Amino acid sequence: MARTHTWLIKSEPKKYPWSQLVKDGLTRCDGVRDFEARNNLRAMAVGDLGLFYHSNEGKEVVGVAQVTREHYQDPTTEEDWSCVDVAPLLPLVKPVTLVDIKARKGLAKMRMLTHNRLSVTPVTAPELRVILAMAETELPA
DNA sequence: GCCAACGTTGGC
DNA sequence: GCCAACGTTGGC
Repeated sequence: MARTHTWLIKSEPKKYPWSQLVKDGLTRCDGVRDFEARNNLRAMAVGDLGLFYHSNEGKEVVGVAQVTREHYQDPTTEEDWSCVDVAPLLPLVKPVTLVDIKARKGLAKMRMLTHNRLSVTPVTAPELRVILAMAETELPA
């Protein structure tokens, strides 16, 4: 069976918190204006996971979302940018803070740390396992 | 093609 | 509120 990929998606809770995503049931990740982030969006497949991270305030991964629609033209611009749709999958039992992530050896190479201004970054399978363990959360089978 | 100025992101 | 990192822009 095809293995899904995992990504980390930043959102400022002031603008769009996890709770709003849960309420909405679905949201469009638009407004990305960075080439590397755009490439990441374009690499996403339906069913891929997205760690939902609260930037600026909270600074923690709070939930796991799932890609429900592959990349398409970002409707907020005429230029060549992409967006995807994601739906909430499940909240983390224990949110994983940036401090926790930095303190964990196995996560030192996470793209979100090495390029901390990127709003969409890849997460490797081992990194996902570590984070889920820290979050005391298991993905549904 | 270089580089200074400037804007944005995001941690602190 | 400040500042570091870094991408973009524009003058030359």
